[in-house]
Amino acid sequence: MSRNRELNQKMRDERREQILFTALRLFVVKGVAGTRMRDIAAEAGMSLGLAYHYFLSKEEIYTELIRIAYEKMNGAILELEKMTVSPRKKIRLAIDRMLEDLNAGEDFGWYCLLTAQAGVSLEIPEEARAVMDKERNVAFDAMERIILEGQRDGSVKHYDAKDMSLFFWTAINGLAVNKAARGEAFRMPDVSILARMFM
Amino acid sequence: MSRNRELNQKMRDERREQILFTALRLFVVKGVAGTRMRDIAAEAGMSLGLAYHYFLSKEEIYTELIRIAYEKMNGAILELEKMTVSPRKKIRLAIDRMLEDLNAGEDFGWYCLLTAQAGVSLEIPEEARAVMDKERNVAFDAMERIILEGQRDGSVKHYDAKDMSLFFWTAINGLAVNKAARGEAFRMPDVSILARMFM
DNA sequence: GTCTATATCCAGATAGAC
DNA sequence: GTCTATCTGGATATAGAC
Repeated sequence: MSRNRELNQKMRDERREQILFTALRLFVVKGVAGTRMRDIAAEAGMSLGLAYHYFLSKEEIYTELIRIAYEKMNGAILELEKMTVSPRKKIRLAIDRMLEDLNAGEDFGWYCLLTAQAGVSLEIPEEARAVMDKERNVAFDAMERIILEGQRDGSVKHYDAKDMSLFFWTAINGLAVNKAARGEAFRMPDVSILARMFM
Repeated sequence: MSRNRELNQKMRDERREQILFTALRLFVVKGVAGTRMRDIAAEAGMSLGLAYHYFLSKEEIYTELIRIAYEKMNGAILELEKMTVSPRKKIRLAIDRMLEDLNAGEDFGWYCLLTAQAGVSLEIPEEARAVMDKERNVAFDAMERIILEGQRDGSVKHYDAKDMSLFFWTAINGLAVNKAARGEAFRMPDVSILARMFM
């Protein structure tokens, strides 16, 4: 019955996905404390009991989301760093890709908001805190390295590279916040303004 | 007994201030739903009952804070707009002042975070929502006007003024988030990078 | 004005039937 | 795997003493 095993596993994974997908959005717009497990279960189309069958607690869902958030965000920039194009091109690509993902309404924007809130929050589970402490600087550092490389070959402005990386991520994050706040009314601004900070 | 009347009023005002001051910080770091009235009362140095003597509900405190937040932020930029200096100088002043306030650890940064969260949140009191809908664009519009003025006299870059205003506030907000997240480790970046977006 | 005590409600988590 | 019913703790808001 290996056929059933596989199918069951697939169903399990889908259920987990549904819960995570729903919880991510609810946590962002209602806060973690303001989101009830009932809401998550209902919007994910299952009963409260079933949600608890897949996750031991609300905190576990949250921690898992934080883990995924950093996995995605750090993964994206680290992959980009490894590409064999000029540093200047990498920065351009980074801006384009992040804003594209944001604009497409992908999970990316939601994860941005989740980590932004998590960073400010004092009330997050210990395990999530540990993930954050470990992962928080990865994307900043990667962007800093790209910028330094670009400064060495003279294609990037010679401001402090740490500061520039900070502004880069600050802008991405700020746009995510703005998009979420304005909803349909949001219009992605001209990215060359942003690029001008660097080149 | 007009002397006592005054004194009483002053005490009343101070109590309210204590509550608002405490609640602002707690709402930001724990979320509104995650903040208990007990916490607010305790940290403000009074009993739960007394806190309820000054505010009818947690929602009322929140709404009042949203009101104050926009009052302060919009007030600052509108005042700056009225000054009799060149638009270019106004932008420079805006950047300097906002970052100064942020750096000084004033309420300003906390209010930034509160409104940012409120903008994303779906769970805010109706009255607070009304204030937001009315006030949200004031600062954006004011900055847009200043930029347009600067473009007319040729001292500001000719990107779309709405976009530039968005990036300005986005950056301020992003820095507030970053400062809150990093705490003591936060170091204010070189503001000329930011200025370069505009000039 | 200020406190303690408490009524009331609601949410997290569990038990157990199907 | 999935549901309904329920236990239990804790938070909002109020009552009433000082």
